[in-house]
Amino acid sequence: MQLTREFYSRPTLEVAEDLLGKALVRVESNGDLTSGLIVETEAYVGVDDLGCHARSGKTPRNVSMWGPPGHAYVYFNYGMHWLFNIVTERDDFPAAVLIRAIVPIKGLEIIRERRSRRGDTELTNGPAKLTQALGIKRETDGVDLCQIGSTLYLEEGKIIDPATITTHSRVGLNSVPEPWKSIKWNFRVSLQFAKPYPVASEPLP
DNA sequence: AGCACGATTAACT
DNA sequence: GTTAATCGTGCTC
Repeated sequence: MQLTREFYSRPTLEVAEDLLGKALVRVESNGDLTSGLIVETEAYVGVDDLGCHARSGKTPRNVSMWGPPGHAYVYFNYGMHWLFNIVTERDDFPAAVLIRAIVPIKGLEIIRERRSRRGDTELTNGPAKLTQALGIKRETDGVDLCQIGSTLYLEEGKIIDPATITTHSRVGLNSVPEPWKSIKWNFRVSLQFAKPYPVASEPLP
């Protein structure tokens, strides 16, 4: 069943943790269906969070993050990568959850093709890898994830044992001042659960 | 108008 | 472990 607006209309840290184990589903106009189980998320909360894009106020790029919850915030980074976020909290408050890693569920052959037939552990274990795998790009920015028939939405996946969840510093905020640089707003399902795929930035031994 | 850099990835030593 | 790729964005002049 498709997750509703109420799920996203909560404090961002709660949503980020609860998104673990949910299924991200992508339906494209040509009939391609791909999906994956979320295993790593990251919270970005408000203008005071100096790691969050909203620190610069409302701009053309981050305007989706200021909109109502349950919508996509997709942005372009490093000149070549698309990153997918889910807007949380309430209208006019900028906050979102970055999806950093999934485990493929459906459309594995499509995913393998889009990922240039890389090894199965390298398919969707990174924020830009999973958007490439699911065909999430510019046109997905602002999409309503709660709308019936949406090309992008979430649904129930697997029940996650809270004991298997770990928290970490957010990835890639090297020049961000403390405490934002080290605050543990990154959430992961333990490696054991994610087998045979590793979570981002932490390859299997 | 110009510029430094980024919520990354892949290839290479 | 190090680094090139590649360009939109936000900031400074």
